[in-house]
Amino acid sequence: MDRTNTPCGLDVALAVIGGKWKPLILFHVQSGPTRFSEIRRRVGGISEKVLIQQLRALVEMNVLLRRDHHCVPPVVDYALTPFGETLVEALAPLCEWGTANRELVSAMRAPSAKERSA
Amino acid sequence: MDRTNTPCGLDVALAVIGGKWKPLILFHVQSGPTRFSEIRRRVGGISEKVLIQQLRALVEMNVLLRRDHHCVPPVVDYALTPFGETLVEALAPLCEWGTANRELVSAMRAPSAKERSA
DNA sequence: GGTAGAACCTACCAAAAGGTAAGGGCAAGA
DNA sequence: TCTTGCCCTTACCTTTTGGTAGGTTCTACC
Repeated sequence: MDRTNTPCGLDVALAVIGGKWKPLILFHVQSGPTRFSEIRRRVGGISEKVLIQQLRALVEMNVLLRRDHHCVPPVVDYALTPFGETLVEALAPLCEWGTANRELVSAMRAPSAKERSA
Repeated sequence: MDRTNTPCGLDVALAVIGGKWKPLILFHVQSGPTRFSEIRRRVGGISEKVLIQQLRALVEMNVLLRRDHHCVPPVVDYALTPFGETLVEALAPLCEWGTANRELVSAMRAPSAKERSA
């Protein structure tokens, strides 16, 4: 499924930030280097397995940098790369759009509550 | 899986444009009202079933407007709603980012080609 | 000694998304 | 009459994704 070969750049971006948790991870990491367990706590509701998967993918894409402090017990943190920062910048308007339209969208996605009771 | 209840607006946006084909559909429809069969041809590689699914979802979200010309054989076209237009505007930077970084990203996603031949 | 917490990994499972193949009603064209 | 194109629908299957439950290595704390 190569999504990097179309006329629309959105597919490229989606290939990078697609997935249930990646945008959220980026959101919580943009404030600075963040430890694994801290990300887990901030994101909330994500399993360790999935968090690691997403983190690894982001690192592979050169969006995040993984820093292992080689000590025991382990200390690892993740930070945006310069490339990752260009991505979160490009993401900003969409993020604002989402924030501005959250209620609208969630209302459209769950009209069933009223409909069912009617 | 309600993704409209997080502090990050990206989740809202992803709830709307998530899916393999939605961004591409939006891309091909933004030039004006487009017929079903025309979208299918432009997008290329999508099955009718899936195209309809995505189109329906987009219509439900009020991003697209479906216009049925009630004639036989059927004529139907899809156009951006004003709401949909605000979305594609918010999407533009990300689209540019993707276009600018397509090669970079696809190189990262498929480094195996060179590695295998080496 | 037992437990907790750090940052993972491994199997196994379930749900969602996507894809294939077929059909359907109708009209225009061969 | 037969086919083609239009805009879908349905049933079924595969792939992808996400989730659960366990384990690991090590230290620090009670």
